[in-house]
This record gives sequence, C-alpha cells and structure tokens, in this order.
Amino acid sequence: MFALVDCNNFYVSCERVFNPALCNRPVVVLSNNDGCIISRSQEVKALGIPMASAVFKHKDLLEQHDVVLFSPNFALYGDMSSRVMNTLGGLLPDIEIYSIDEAFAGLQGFRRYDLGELAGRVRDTIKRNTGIPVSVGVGPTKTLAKIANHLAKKDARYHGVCVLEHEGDIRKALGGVQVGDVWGIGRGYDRFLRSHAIETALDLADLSPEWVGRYMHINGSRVQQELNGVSCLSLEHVRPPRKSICTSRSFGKKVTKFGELENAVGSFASRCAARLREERLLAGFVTVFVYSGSFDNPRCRYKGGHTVAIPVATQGTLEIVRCALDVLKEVYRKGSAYKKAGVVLSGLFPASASCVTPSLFDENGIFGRDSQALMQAIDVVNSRYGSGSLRLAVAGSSGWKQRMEKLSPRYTTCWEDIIAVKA
DNA sequence: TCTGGGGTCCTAGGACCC
DNA sequence: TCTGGGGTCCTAGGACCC
Repeated sequence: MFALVDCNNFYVSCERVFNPALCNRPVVVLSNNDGCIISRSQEVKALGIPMASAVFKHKDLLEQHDVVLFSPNFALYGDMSSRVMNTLGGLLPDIEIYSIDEAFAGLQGFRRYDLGELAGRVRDTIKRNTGIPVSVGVGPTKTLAKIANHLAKKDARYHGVCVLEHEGDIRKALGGVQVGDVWGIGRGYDRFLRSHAIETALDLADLSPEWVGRYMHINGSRVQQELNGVSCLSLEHVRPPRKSICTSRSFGKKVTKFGELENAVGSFASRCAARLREERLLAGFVTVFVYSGSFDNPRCRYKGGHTVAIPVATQGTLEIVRCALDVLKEVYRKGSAYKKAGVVLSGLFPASASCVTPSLFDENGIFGRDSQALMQAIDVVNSRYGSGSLRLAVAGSSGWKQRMEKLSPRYTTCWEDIIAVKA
C-alpha cells in the first residue's frame, strides 16, 4: 500500500501559520509578477475562482470579498516544506518527496497497522509540529493513493484521511471521480476521453487495454493499470539526476532596449550558474529564449530561442554569462517588445565525475577562464548578504524588474524577519 | 494596464550511417 | 518488370506534473 500526504492550499497555509488572523479570511497567493492566482484558500475556491487564472479577471470579486493577496514567498514555502517532510520522514521512513507540498510513502512495514488510524496520526502530528494542515490518501497503487487523497480533500466527512483498500470501495470511489481529475490525465486526454463518452475514472479503468494502448500510449496504459490496482509506478527514493536548470521571468513592463534585455539574461544566467555550483554540476549547453507579449496582437508576436555548446563544460558564472549574451545577440530582434526571457542550462553531469573532456589547449578545468576562488567568494558573499549582493555589472535589475508588491516577511530564513513575541 | 515558473517523458519524422 | 534491411541520433511538438 502507498500513502500520499499532500498539504492543503500549501502556500496559503504557510502564510497563515505566521499570521493566524488570516485563518478565517479568504486568501490567495499570486504568481511572480503578481499576475496569476497560484494558491487559494477554501473560501476563495468556494467563490468559484479557478486555479492559475489571471488576477485582473477577478478584480471585482476579490475586492468585494475583501480577499487578502500575497506575492509568492518561496523562501518561506521551501523552508516550511522541509519542516513538513522532516516530520513525515520521522513517522513513515519510506518516503519519496514528490513536490514542494506532497510526498508518497511506502506502507510495506505497516501491514499489521490500522491504516486509517496511522494516516490520522500522520495528519495530526504534521499539523502540531509545523502548523500546516495535510490530507492523507491511502491505496494499493500511487494513482489510487492520489484518488484517495483527492476524496479526503474534497469531502469533509473524511476528516482529511481516506483509505481505499478493498475492491468494492475502490470501484465505488472511481465511479465518483471525474476522469480529468485522475493523476496523469491532463487537459488533452480529458477532452479526448469525454469525446468518447468516458466520463469517470471507473469508465477509464473498464476500457479495453488495447484501445487505451493505441490512443493513449504507454503512459495512458500505466494510468489504467494503476486504477485497476496493478502497481506500475514504484517509490523513487533517490531523485534521478537533473537534466536541466532553467531561470526565466516575465517582466514587470515590456522591454524593448537591448541593454535591458542583456541585464535580464545576464542575471538569469548568473542565477543558473549559482544553482549549478550548489548542486555540484557542470553544464555543456546554454539556451536563451525571448518572448514578446503573447496576449497582444498575434501578428506582432515573436518567439526566439537558440542553444550553443560551451567549449568545455563549466560551472563558472563568467563563462556561462558570456555564452548566454552571445546567444542573446542572435535571437534579439530589434523592434519587438519583450515580455519574457529565460536561460536554460543542459548537458549536465556531476562535477566530481572523471568524465570531463578537458580542452586540448587550455588547462583551466571546470571553471573555464573563471577562477574557482572568485566563484567561491561570490557564493559566500551572496549566501551571507542575500543573493544578488555581489553580481556582474551586466546582471543588473533595471527596466525588467518584476512586480512583487505584497511580499510577506521571510519569517523562518532571515534574521531581520523573525517574529517578536511579546508576553 | 494586468495573464507564472519550473520540470519530465514520449512520439513521429527526418537525416544520416553501413 | 525489378529498387534492402538494419540501425542511431536529433528535433519539434505534444502530453503530463506541481
């Protein structure tokens, strides 16, 4: 059996932990640039405001109900996530951290336990230790554990815990779940299945496997088997090695000047290089992409991107920024108004590996022409004084800066922001 | 006025090899 | 009249996840 532990309204719940006055008020957390709604409290869901929709579309409704808005505070959410995962790991040792707010757990060691009681204990302990409310779903496959979790969240009668163990219960539950709510069925397959009158998870489970294989390929077949209790997806204890690192942002206003775009791409490339060193990796390729506004006149839309190989795989900021700016010159088109840009590093492998192919002509190793001491100094200064404290002149923040108007304090990761409690 | 940011995997088709 | 059989690699696009 598998359990899926998923935090309720995670980003909103993090804000509420340090500001309990928000607990019975409608709250949302916005995306970068304060553009979209990416986390909603129960009260906001009840207003019918959908996930990931644009704020300006709901302006009146948000004002009318006095909804509290937050800019995203990922420093806080990341730290709260590790608190939740640490507590969970202490209760259920066999876990896979699946995303910032959810984890699977293998329950092989708990065969003789009452799984409902165990799940309830997990829920109560995480709430007590971290302040974050979670829901727990239990089932014989990961996909069924997801379904159980979905039910535990949706139906208050479950009190946040749902165990699907026996076939009759499972089929009954599947009959009440929309096919588009099944893990692995996204917008595309939802539309396709509904056009064939397949409405519920049970309808999908009962289809002929040949038909599913033909039209939904290998992943669709796995989803179907998992719904029927055949486990195809095992617990992944170690994260598979990362294949790419991406930093991209939408701009606070449209950017037309090459110099401003250069500042943005320079800082994205610097951020990517810093993450590369954090994870002790080397990169072999740099991609730069730029978009002009996609919601305006579609005729003026421009999307440019290009990838180059770095001569010798590196983790040095100077080398990577230099490559990225060269690529930017190729993809920049004068006259376009840019709304978004990004840098992607790929061809990654561990810096410790002996598989680096060095340059025939240059003995500088994995930092390219950059000095290792310089990179270390930059990383140390930025970790002590905040990222961006020490940066390249080209990695400026003029012009393209994002809106972040409703940011909460970094309660758990910054000394100045720690809450003072008065008796 | 205003529309997120980060990932992974699979498939089809084309180019190329012998 | 008749035109092989076996591969690999790369890319674009589409699907999905949070």
